[in-house]
Amino acid sequence: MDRANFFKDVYEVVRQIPKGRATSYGAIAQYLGVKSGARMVGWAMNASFTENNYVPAHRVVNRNGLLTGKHHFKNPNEMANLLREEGIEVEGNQIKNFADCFWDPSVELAL
DNA sequence: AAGCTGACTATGG
DNA sequence: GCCATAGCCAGCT
Repeated sequence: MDRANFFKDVYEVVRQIPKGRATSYGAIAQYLGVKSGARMVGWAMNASFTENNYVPAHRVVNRNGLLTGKHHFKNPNEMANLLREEGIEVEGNQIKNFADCFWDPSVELAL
């Protein structure tokens, strides 16, 4: 596939994450069909900052529900803050009820 | 052009 | 249970 399309697809998926939910890089990568493209998803998020379209990257965390990407935000606290406002309980840099608010595109979007 | 890096994940010790 | 290693793909220097 076109890598540009891959990035675009990642953005679309992330934007479709419902409020109060969160997903993992691996889940998105798997949904896109990329076996181990989790890193690319994260990289796409980094590129999303350059995109004109806003992407709720704060809803994307690693497989452990850890807010690994918070450090890349303008304000690292903003990521946890946004998640907390959406009803997601955040313990330090990790989502407490991650399993409860986990949103799997492969299931929810059910392509 | 070639090599490094990176917001990951899984496996092994 | 925590630290180290490997596999992965695309962008950036």
